[in-house]
Amino acid sequence: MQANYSPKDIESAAQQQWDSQQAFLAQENSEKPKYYCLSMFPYPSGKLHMGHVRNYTIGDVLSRYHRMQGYNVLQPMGWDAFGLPAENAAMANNVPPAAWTYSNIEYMKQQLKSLGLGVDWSREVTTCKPDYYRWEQWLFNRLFKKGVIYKKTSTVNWDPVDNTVLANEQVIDGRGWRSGAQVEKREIPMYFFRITQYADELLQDLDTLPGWPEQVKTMQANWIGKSYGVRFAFPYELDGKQDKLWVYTTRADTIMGVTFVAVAAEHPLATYAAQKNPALAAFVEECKHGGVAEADIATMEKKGMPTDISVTHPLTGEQVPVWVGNYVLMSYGEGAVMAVPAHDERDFGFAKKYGLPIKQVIERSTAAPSTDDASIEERVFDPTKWKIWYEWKSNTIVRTVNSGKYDGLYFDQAVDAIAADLAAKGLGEKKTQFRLRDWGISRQRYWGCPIPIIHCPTCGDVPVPDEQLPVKLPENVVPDGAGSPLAKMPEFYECTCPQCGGKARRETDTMDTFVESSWYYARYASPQCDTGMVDKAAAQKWLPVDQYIGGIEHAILHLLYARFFHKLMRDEGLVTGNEPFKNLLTQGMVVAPTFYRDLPAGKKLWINPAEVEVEIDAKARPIGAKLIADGKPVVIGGTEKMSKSKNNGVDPQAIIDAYGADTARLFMMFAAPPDQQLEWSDAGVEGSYRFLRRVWNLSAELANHDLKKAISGKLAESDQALRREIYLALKQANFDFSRFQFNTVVSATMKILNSLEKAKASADHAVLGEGLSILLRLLSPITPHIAQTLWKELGYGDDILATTWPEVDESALEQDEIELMIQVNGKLRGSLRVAKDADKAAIEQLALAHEVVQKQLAGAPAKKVIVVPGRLVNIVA
RNA sequence: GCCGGGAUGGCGGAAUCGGUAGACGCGCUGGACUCAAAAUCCAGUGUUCGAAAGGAUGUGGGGGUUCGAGUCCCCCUCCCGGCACCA
Repeated sequence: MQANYSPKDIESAAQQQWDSQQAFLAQENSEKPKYYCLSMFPYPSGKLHMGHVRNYTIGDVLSRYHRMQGYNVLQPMGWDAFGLPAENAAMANNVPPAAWTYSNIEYMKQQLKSLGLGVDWSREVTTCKPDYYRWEQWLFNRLFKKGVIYKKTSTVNWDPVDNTVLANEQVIDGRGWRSGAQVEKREIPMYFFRITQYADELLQDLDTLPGWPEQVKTMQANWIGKSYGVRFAFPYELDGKQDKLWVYTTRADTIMGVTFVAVAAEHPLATYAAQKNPALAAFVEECKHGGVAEADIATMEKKGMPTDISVTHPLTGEQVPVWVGNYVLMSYGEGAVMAVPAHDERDFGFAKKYGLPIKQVIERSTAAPSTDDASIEERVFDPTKWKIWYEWKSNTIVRTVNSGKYDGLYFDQAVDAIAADLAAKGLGEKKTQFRLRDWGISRQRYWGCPIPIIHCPTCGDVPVPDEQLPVKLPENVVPDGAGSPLAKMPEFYECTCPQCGGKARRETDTMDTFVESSWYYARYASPQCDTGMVDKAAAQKWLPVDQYIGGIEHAILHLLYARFFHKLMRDEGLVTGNEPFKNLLTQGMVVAPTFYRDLPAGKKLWINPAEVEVEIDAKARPIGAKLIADGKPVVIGGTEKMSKSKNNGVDPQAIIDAYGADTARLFMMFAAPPDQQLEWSDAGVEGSYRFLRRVWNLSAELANHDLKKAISGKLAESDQALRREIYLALKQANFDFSRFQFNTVVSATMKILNSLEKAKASADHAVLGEGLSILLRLLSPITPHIAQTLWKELGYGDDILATTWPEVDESALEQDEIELMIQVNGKLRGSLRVAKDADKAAIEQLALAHEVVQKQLAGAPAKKVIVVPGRLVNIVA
């Protein structure tokens, strides 16, 4: 074999071997259990970034590991190919989004292949191709006819200069990113998926997903936000007409404390009041400025203005003033909220600011309810959610006060009594409500899947008949940033009505790109199927996805939409089962240090870490940094997610070219556990490369010996010790593989190599050979090229993927004596060697007799002795 | 603002059920090899007092439970992800 480790040679050779064997084609007819391992598909932005490398390495490690465990593995790959960046690139370079996207795919596919991923490329899916989105349009029509998709108006960011709708990302400090114009809210008609119809199921089925991280399930549950409350009305009279102002509250026990009502700027009452009040009209106008992103609305200054309208409190009959508040959103709930300044932080701030009355109606209960009270749980408030006058404690129990006939009631009693009275008056009822809103999917953009609807002046919105699908998106178009180009293309939108044959107009909006990524996992089961969205038998075979891997940033939207789509497809009879992803692994971000120099006007020049040299003191603490090119200092910024804007990205291709894919993969797996943030380190990459070189060198040294010889006879003590070290590490590695903690798997392989190197001159070759075979198999999912090459070179076999996973030889782990730690008062004072089966009394006696203990006790008797078998003895002096 | 997560040596991280804090790697220091350097190998490396033996101290901050807390409970600070049109 070659004396030196040469990743370029061995990696291309191994990849050619896998290609020629078609090693990673998933088997449609196999006795083995299936394992569908899916990584979130990439958006073809140009070239791979480190986040991709991390994601796909994790997926490949799991795929190869399961393959060696005897599974029939499906690991597919594809392209989430519609999206906004293609339109931006098109405008910048005057290239159609399609051409840009396809050339990116071609390049990135080569990059993925050079990583040595065990992907079944025969199942590649590209969402911008008609053979894919055709089925999305087909499903759209079925759901439209069913009423699961409907049309209503919704609020968007409007750029009044470019005359275009802006994505939230394109709104910077309330202004359009290209025009710089102040953004306005605008109501436009859109198509919606009725996801709220599935809210309860989406919530409840989270309990059927033990393989999902708790934090993701919690986030989804909170996002869906089921609440139990009361919907009730404030009656009022306007121009002699009786009407009701409806609101919803989860704190009906505080209704007696309402001192005003706030409505959204777009609320009919606000519109009415503004007609006669120019100041209010100006305020309503002002509320329309700014974007629609919730984070902006929630953090902006709370402002309001009174109307001259007042409504009647449904229980007290008192008059309550109506205010317009910029923080009340028309699209949430009723577009109006009751305000209880005494018991709500936001209302409190608002009341203080505008001098509105504050009326306390609950207080902390002084007498705790008896413990046998069955409903005590419901009366215990979560202090993080309910704040009482800002002075609250954990598990505060509150009772109503100052509330007339409702005085002295606990939360649930007060809600019951108040809801009953409201119901009796026809002014309210108990109601569960969801925070989740219906999913608006219309986008006024070009590079997306066309919505298959035809607008007919006589027949209304008519779905495009199935036989006319797909509605193809013209591909040779360059958008100009001023609205959708499709709306300017008569050859696209001019059509005839499928129902009456009259002149009609085709819908020019496209779908949210989240729609494509909501069902691609199902398409992989039968990617070429041209008779349906999925082939039912194939879907039955491969679904659900056994392991899904992707960034934590997708914890809510993408994962919720995909779960929703699975249920939609189930209800269409396309798939079985209720959930698409059995197990979920959410991967952390790849981050790197940042460096910059200050420029005039508060701007910064970001400098790539590769061009910077960090200076350290004698204890290796960083004390400064300078640009290598000019030797002058640069400022050390924070450690942040790799990005173009901070110029702290490292190109994976450069790493693969310099060290090989195995080194890149090894570093990715070793530097952090998969769900944690990973900090890039050039020195860490060097270390990974060094380790692989040591593996190669040791293999080369031992290559001439018979490493496959069976272990026989009584082993020398040193050989027994070596086997024990190896099997301890294997045991650890197996456990860590099972819990996806790959960094400690790598650490275990390093321990094995260290042990083998130390013992190589004196150890039995059979023991060394056994250890090396374990090492290579443990490494093969992570660094497949070197593992495969050495496996063959050392004569273990032709194909490491076809071997069995190493098992722990428990007999190699046994020892006669074990070491126990001795603590005095919980502090480590010494250690003790005892027989492995020594009983507690014997251990206690030995420990008490130990000189360290004698010294600590200084003649006094021990108060207490705690023996933890196999671990320690703690003596309480 | 709301929801979720995180904080351990100079750095990345380990510690599986409340039981030896710092595995493994990087970096650094010293040594071997070399004309020299690189590479490689060997040794050391939380902080602090000490010549050493040994002691004290130490897991973002404050409090608590326990024989014993990085781990459990309460409060706080800072950082990161998401917030419905980035993907």
